[in-house]
Amino acid sequence: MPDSSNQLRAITVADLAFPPREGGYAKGHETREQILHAALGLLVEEGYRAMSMRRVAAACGMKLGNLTYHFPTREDLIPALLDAVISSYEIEFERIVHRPGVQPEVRLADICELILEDIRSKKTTRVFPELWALTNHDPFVLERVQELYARARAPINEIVAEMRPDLPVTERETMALFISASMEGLTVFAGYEKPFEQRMPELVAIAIRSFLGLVRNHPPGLSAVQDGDNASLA
Amino acid sequence: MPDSSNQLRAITVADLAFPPREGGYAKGHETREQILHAALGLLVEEGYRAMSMRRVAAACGMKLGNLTYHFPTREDLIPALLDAVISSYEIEFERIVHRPGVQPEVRLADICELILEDIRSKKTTRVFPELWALTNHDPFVLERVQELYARARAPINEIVAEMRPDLPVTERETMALFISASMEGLTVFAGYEKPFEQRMPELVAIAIRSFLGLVRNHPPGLSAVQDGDNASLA
DNA sequence: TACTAATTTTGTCTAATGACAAGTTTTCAA
DNA sequence: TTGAAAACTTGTCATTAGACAAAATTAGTA
Repeated sequence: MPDSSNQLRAITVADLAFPPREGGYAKGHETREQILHAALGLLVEEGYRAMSMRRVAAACGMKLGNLTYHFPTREDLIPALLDAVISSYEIEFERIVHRPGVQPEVRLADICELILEDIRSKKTTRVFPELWALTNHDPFVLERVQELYARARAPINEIVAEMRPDLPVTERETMALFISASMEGLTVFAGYEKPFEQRMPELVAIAIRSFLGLVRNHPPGLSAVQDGDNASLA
Repeated sequence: MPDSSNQLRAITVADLAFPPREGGYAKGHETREQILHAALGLLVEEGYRAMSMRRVAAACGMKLGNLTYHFPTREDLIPALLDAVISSYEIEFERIVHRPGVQPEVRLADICELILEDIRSKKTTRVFPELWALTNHDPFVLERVQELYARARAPINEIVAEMRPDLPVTERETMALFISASMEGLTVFAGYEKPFEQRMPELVAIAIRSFLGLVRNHPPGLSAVQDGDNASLA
């Protein structure tokens, strides 16, 4: 009867990405991954507040001292978890980007569907609001999260550029930003176990139609004259 | 030199609404308001974690025992603060709703501008992500927050109905939901001290144009036949 | 195998937290 | 004005938190 931490160990949410290990034994690396998984599990199931050093250690079935060996302080654990979480999303985005030969409208629709599908997952619905709250009081979290979003926007940006080469870069970027932010907002309403979770399909349809209309019908920028000049002279 | 809590008392963020008092002395009622203001201040400045009973008491310049007299446990403080915060927004929304004689397009644009302007405020940028995180682990918070959003959507809903009486109710509601969620999403990107804070004017313009286009160009629902039948028969 | 570095346990220390109980002071209405 | 209810202070208690310092164990290799 030594395993009184069984209930805790049941809390497990995967989807973390780790950098290749350097130095140390294989055991240690494995343990660090286990720790971050346990931490994520606590974050998802019970929120940031429950993610204490002691509870993380307990969730791993290890002693507190061992946790502080791998992550001396809580301040060391947080950014490590942040990086592992965010990396997992960045890896996802890599796979979406390049698909030559497919119409930009279709690609935009596909990306939106992917993102909104992900928003419905428990992990994303639970983790991102915690991250957003953290960004308000920790500049490093803010920077890292915005870096993630910048990567997530990149493919959208490319598509907008393809659809509307006449628009100035800034304006295209702002549109991509709006599109991205617009989707993130749905987390609170139609994410995992949220009241409009079941409406997500209709919301996806509306979002895609809305975004396509936005990009297509956006009035040509005034600076298009200069841009056009350069382009036609080339 | 008795006031070692002066720095803390400087943390103050207003914008709370309280129900009229019932029972108790005036002093007590005043103190409860002070407590909630201090709690909100801590929440805004340092996040949910910093909002401990002791720190709230200290920020009020009162003893912990007195705080626990008014709010016996932390579990009592949280919902009281939630209610005061949310009420203040609901009072705001009341003022927006009815403006007969003005074109629906203009009213929609005005509402969007108001909401997006509010999103830029420190209080809103800081409080709502905390609330969103809380909704993930506390059903009562979830319900109360969604109740607030339902009220915020109501005027949008009315305008959509006015612009597109041919659409079925459900479809109009989903559009209003999308519009509302879309704006909330901008909090993380263009809220107070966020990287695209300065871009908010352009984002507002894009949002409004996008929403107007969405509502106007949404294809008539299939059930519009039945609805139209009823309408034309009446 | 034997050894060294890496890992893990065990135990301790201080600070902070929520909750409470007993008194003291203040309010305000009869 | 005075007395009871309300508001506030003082002090305590058990729990949890983060951090650290040996000592014991294990892993990988020379």
